[in-house]
Amino acid sequence: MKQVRIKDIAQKANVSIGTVDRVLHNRGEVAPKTREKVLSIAKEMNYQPNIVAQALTTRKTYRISVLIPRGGNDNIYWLSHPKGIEKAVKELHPFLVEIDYCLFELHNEADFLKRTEDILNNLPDGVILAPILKKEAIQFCKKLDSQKIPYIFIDTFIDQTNCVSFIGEDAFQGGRVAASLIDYGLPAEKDILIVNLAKDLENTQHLNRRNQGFLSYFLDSGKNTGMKITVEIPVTEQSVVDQKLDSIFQQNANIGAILVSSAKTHVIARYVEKRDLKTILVGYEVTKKNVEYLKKGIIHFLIGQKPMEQSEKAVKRLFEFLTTHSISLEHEFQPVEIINTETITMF
Amino acid sequence: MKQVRIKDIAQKANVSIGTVDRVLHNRGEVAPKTREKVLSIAKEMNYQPNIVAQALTTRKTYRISVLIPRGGNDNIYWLSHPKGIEKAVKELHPFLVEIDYCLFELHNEADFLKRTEDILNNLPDGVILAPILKKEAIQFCKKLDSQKIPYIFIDTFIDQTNCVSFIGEDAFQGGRVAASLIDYGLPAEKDILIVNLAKDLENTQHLNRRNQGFLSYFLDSGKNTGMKITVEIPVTEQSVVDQKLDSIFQQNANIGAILVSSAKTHVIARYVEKRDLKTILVGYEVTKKNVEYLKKGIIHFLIGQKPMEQSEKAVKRLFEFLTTHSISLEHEFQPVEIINTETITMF
DNA sequence: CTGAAAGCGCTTACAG
DNA sequence: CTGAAAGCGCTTACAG
Repeated sequence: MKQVRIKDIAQKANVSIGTVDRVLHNRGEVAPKTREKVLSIAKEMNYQPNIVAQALTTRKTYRISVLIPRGGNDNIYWLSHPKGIEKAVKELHPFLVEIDYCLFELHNEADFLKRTEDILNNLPDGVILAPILKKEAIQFCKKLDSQKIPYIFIDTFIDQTNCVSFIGEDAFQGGRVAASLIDYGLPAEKDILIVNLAKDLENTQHLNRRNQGFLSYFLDSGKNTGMKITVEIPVTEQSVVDQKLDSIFQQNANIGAILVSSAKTHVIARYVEKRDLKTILVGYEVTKKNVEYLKKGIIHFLIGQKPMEQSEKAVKRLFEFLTTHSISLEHEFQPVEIINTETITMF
Repeated sequence: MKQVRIKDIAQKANVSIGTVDRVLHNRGEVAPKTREKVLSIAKEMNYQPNIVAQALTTRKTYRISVLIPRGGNDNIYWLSHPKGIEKAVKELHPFLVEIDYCLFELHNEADFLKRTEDILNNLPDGVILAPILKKEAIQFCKKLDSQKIPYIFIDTFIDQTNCVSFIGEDAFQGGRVAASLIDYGLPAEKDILIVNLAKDLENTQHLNRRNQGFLSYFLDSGKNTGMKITVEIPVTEQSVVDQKLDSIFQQNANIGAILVSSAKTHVIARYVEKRDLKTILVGYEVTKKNVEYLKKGIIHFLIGQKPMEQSEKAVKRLFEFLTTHSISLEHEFQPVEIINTETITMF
């Protein structure tokens, strides 16, 4: 089946190609009747614009704003996203896409709002955002809706918006993977300590899902029969953490493994190192500090969610949407990755 | 810096764009002097063709022949390559690339040769091949060279050719990863059995590298102090394998883990299941039968090499080379992937 | 409200 | 051996 061109539509509708172009792009100045006719014919012939020709004539640069937390040495997770974005941009060549990074300080609402203002002033063709601050994100999405700017979520999903697509972590499955790794290495009768180490504001939804997955594994497949002890530590100050853990280990001599449900795994690793414990330690996220302890052999496994690929996909999806106005798949979970000393060599 | 067009070159060289085009494409019929001049100007201005415009006028379909072993239910490895290829083709849209699959029966030289003939008759724009049969592959590459057809290797690398690029497994690292997983789960004093299960013709180079990596891990980082017992079993008949293993286990009551250096891991898994052994079992490749035993909990980990991504990259690289005649990176190893019951859910 | 023309950068005949 | 023209499918002024 040959490609349908606007010329073909024009012929069939007895109008000029200029007119067809006008209705296809909603540029107005077309009689309602003509409009209807062209539209129905285009649909009937299943017209798909030739984006090569489009690119050649418009020489359009697609402008995408990316609203994510600022990465840093201790936040490699968000530092990797720009890398994935650059990769996508490169692969999209020779089509031109320009990325405007709007990085906000994690948990700083004011900063987040300021960045959203920047985007609204900038009026990009599309937005990729991590809607970590739920309330603010919803507000922002409404404004994008009214400007007809499409947006894709990464990392976190929230309802009540018209997001084109979501790409993120399968936190539940991540929990199961962590569980399976501990279960494999730990004698069946040993106890497991689950540490939830997160400040108030952190995205606790992910952590909950991870823990649910973790526990579900032992309900349906694990061989471990030990206790699963959960502890919440809402601060990451080492001294507080140490104290808390000390008291737990005093009451419980049978703990053989620790799971940390957040990226702060290194804080617990530090404790394990200081107390010279022989426990298994599994956590999340490939951050610099975590990797340090992974290499020392104190953290045994890290569960990763391939942040680079996450944002790479997001850019490609958004581009696809911008050029074709259709999207193959709405939501997608990233596969879970198991990382240990030997697979980390690339760092 | 603005894009340089053939028009710019033409102006500077005081010729028409037609002439520039002729020299750029070596279509002859150009005075040597003119040729030199145009060439030097193009170089000086760092001319890069606009492949969008190119695509629009030529409406060229890039034809790529893919010469790999035929996959099958028990050879998911080679079955996944076409999937990666399709993915690349899809992502390359709206550029047209047409894949001609030339699948040969594994270890069948005659069949391989026949397929190479097919390709040589077909004269594609480029070739992606797995040069598993070394001698035959070298011959074939020479013929491709003389036809000026570029080719990329996947899976296996061989010298003495002009391949544009190689994308494949890091077998040594794969061995190290397998070792680290066993080391983590196995008491330090237990022995480890290394099974090399491969027919004569199989690609033993990979297996050797894997074993080297495996042993190297215990030399520089492993905590395991047990014996490493190596056994070669050149056939995969279950009865022969069973017999051989029986005699080994009789002589050695301290074996706590088995590594299988090839994709035939399921044969050993079968044995482990029958004898109801409690040993750790680690092997390579996500094949259907292997996954079966993984799900049963008999195989604990499989080491994968992301075949889909391998061939996806190959297609993109080759396309890049065909359109721009330059290539970013020559050889690339795929990252090693750790697979267990919980990460395999997608199958 | 509608159509005809020019142009994006390149390639492909064709004329000389 | 070389140049001028037409065309790929689309968009962008411009004229009516």
